[in-house]
Amino acid sequence: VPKVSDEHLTARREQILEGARRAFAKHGYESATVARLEEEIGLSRGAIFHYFPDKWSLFFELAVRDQTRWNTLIIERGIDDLARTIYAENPDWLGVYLELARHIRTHPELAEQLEQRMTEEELPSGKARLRELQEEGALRDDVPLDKLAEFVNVVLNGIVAQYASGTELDVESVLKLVHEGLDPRAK
Amino acid sequence: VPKVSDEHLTARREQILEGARRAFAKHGYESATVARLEEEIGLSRGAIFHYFPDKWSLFFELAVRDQTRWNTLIIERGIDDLARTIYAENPDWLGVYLELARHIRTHPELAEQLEQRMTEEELPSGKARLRELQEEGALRDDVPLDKLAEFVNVVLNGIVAQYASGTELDVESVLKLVHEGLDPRAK
Amino acid sequence: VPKVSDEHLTARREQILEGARRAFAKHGYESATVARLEEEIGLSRGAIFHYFPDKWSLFFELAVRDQTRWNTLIIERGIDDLARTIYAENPDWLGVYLELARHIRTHPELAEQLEQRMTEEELPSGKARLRELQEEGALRDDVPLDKLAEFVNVVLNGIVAQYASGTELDVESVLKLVHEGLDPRAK
Amino acid sequence: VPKVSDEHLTARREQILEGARRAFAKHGYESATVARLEEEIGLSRGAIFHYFPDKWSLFFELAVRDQTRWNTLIIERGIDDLARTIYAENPDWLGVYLELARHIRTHPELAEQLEQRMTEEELPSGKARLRELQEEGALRDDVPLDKLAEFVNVVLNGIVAQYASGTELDVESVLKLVHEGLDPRAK
DNA sequence: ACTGGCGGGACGTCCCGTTGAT
DNA sequence: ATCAACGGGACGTCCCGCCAGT
Repeated sequence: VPKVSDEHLTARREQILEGARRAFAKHGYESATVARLEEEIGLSRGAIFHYFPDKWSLFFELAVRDQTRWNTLIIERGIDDLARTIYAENPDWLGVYLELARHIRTHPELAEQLEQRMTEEELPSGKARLRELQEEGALRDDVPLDKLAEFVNVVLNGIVAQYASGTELDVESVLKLVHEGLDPRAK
Repeated sequence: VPKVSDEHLTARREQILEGARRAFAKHGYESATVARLEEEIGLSRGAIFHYFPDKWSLFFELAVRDQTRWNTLIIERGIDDLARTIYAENPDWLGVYLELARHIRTHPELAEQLEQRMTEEELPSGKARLRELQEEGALRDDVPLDKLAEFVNVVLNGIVAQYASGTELDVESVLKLVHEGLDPRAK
Repeated sequence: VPKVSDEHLTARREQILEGARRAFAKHGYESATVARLEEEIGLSRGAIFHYFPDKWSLFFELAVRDQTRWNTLIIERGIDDLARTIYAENPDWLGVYLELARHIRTHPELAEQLEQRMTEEELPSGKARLRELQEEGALRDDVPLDKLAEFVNVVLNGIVAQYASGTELDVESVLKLVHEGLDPRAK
Repeated sequence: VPKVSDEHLTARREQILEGARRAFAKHGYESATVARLEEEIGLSRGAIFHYFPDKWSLFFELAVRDQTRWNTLIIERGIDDLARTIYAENPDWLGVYLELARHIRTHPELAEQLEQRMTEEELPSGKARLRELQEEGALRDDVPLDKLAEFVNVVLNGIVAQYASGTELDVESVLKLVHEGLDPRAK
């Protein structure tokens, strides 16, 4: 028997998640102590741990959200829009986000946890989107699709890493160079 | 008058540094506790902190070494060799290395510390190398050098990030696509 | 909205303070390790440092309390009562208390910290009391008040130091001599 | 078979002791780390611990020296000279010296260690000197000698404590008051 | 005689998450 | 639902003294 409305509950969850994102961005995962989370969120430990079992779950939820959002974006809007969206992100948060991979490697049990969450979201493959583009003639076909996808991933990761390291970036010119390497019509 | 030979001393430093690199790679910076450093290095706290003032100095030294090595490499051997070298690196370590940027952002005093250390090493700019390539005709000249450098950085960072995230990579095909975007003769 | 009563909170503070006083008296400041504080207080580190930011604050609070108590005492009841009160103190604690001066000298920032705290307590000067006594004719007026105050301070400090060093003392006879003087020819 | 002359040996001991005294005065006993002792003394740990078994022995030796020096002084030159000598001492060192009593109380085994050392020095009693003064008529005889001695000790300890606390002092006027007395009605 | 590499222990601090109270 | 008192563990740092080496 919930005492408050579902809207209130989800609103609280959002409040907590957004505060947590700010705190993580500002201090990094390990230095975002629960005290600092409290401060940024505006709720006490008790409330926070009432909605999330522990600190890691907060970070994990945020990471999963990014992942699904970006995944959706590349499928529905293409590489360029994703790149621009990433660049619109808080670079501090991107820096923290990069730690996800390390945490997963360090704690192998997280891998399956992530796997499970991502399949729950039922995300179609980004590669299918690439195949479409290739068939439309917007993508060169003298290179296997796998390699093209790999290249795209490298560039996107590069944008994340570069921007996260604090260096300003001219995304458009990077994207132009990517297209000229990929798109036969771009010459 | 040191009581042991200089060889011994530098050997110890290397032993500590290499052990620390393994420990950082295995656990990440924060989770590489001093106890784990001891274990991986094979020396006691006393010994370790006799050679380095604190844990951060260990990480910092390793990061500076990478930076100078990579810097030298791109100048003397070019982008491809650097990309291959990075890919030959321990991906776990690369993951930790990515945190450097975040630490610097979180602790601004580290920025100048790094700056100072890097200028001490007196490294010539990698951009000069790019200009040479452009003059040799190996690099397109219809795009400003700055943009080309930015693109190269993105790709290199991308390789770091991608590989650090645990995904295997066909570096050669990525490099091929990079060249086709950059090198007018490659078409 | 506190979850326990204010009485409980202040009681806890007192419990911690009194336990700390015992621990300091028993072992001295530096040797009163946090483990020993826990033992003497009967609460965990977590609890103790929930009420006080660090170990020094505990000592500092105790010292300030003594200082204000003694200051009040000399003003309201006079030198003799203060001397007797000091003598009723735990000599071990007095020993630790003497270290305060050294800590202040070693860490100059503590001086202003103490200054600030003492002015917050708004204590009237003990010297004013001496002036009253002088006007009442209970104090010789052929010697400047400053010198008399200095002498009184020396004697009081002497009682602290003497008693803290473990030597029993006949305070009354000391006080008598203070009042009368030593040298028969001075009469 | 000593390799160096006895002069050299005792000179080294003195060098170590004086450096240690400075270090203790500057930092206090616990904060005078061995590293700081090395710095102030100008010798390495090895040398220091070659002459003294541990850090405490250094402090203890210094304290014993003071004690015997002051003891001799009061017997041979009287209270006033002792008071002036104490006042000529480094107040920082006096502050550290005050810790002796606490250490002895905290570590009872030190009591007998000190006892033994002091009797080795074969010091005649200071009280005998007081008796002489009394017989000469320089000391009132309407108060038991014990009480007079106690008072003197309190004043001397007071000078130590007062000066050690960093407060400047007019020793002469204090001594004058000691000699004369406080209360005009007592004349 | 003197150096300093090194072991290993203990310290104060901080931090996460539980729990009982409101 | 929310709070904050509290436990208890682990962290990085520092420090003393031993002893192998010169």
